[in-house]
Amino acid sequence: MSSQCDHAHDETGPDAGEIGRALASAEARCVQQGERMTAPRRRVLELLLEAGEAVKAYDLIARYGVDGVAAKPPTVYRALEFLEKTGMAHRIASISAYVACSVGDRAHAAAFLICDCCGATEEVTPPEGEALQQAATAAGYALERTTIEGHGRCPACRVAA
Amino acid sequence: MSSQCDHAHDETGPDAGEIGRALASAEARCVQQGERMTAPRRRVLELLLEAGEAVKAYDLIARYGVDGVAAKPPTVYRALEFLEKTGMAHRIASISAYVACSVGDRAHAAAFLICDCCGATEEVTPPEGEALQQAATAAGYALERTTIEGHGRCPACRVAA
DNA sequence: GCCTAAAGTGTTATGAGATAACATCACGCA
DNA sequence: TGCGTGATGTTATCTCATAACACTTTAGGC
Repeated sequence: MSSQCDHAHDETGPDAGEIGRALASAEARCVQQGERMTAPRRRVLELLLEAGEAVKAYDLIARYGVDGVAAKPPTVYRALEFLEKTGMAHRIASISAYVACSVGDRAHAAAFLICDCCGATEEVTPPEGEALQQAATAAGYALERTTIEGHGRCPACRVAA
Repeated sequence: MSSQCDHAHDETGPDAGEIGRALASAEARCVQQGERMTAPRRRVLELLLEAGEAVKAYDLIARYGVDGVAAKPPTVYRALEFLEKTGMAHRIASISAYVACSVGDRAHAAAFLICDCCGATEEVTPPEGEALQQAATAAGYALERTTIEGHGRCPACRVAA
């Protein structure tokens, strides 16, 4: 994610070991659920984990090939759809971007805090969801999925700005 | 909004009188705030009010001309930006659509319930927002704007389905 | 009234995000 | 080993949104 402001940002993502473990555990959960962790799915998840923040679909497409060759859009979009369905990644609608799930669980509702300055994203389990659920019930709606996203500045960028 | 299901939906929007009153009051508030309610802005707001539900930007573009002549995209997007800034309309990120504000106030946070079946949208003033605000504070984030959207089925479609 | 700066609009072009459609391939299972 | 299902590769296209620049309108100082 490119930054919207002028101060410097740390760019330290997770290290290779962490990514490897996350991939392995994702694969294990996949098998448990009777799903297949195929090459494109693994590769897209790997790219999301490497980034450690929200990534645009077309950035994933560009980075997909190890030799700098881009993927075709459907390859990545299909992988993202799978990862989302199985709860390994989430789409952040307000910025049309995707992020690896940080809670390591199967399909679940999520909420996000997004820093408009450095692009950091923080997944928070939605306390929010309950309030929205109540509003839905009051209005007679049967809720199926939610989009809960807060934009602002992360602690680091509040100080730096 | 086209429907995702097979049962019939009521299509009764607000009547002309209501729309006229809403437009007049929007214009009055506009003047109060030192803003200008120009022709394209009024037209786009009118289209949103007529629809009575979330509308895609390109539907607004297509319907813009009274004689069936489409507008140019920037015309409508600029009007939408203005309407959003002044709190007269909202963008619904999860479906890339726009809706007239139903609370008639100036710029404010909003939350939505969206029926995936008939496209109905209900703006709920977010008691919602507070929970997210708390999560943000706990994480050290300074929150500036929120996106809170719940998808499911409205009362009518729950019965009809 | 007249000039000027700022805000708004019209227009062309293009960038960015996402999916439809269809042929081919790989895997699990009988 | 043959079949059906699910996944992938590929081409094309559709939808959503904005950059850039010339022109016009408007409010306010004089």
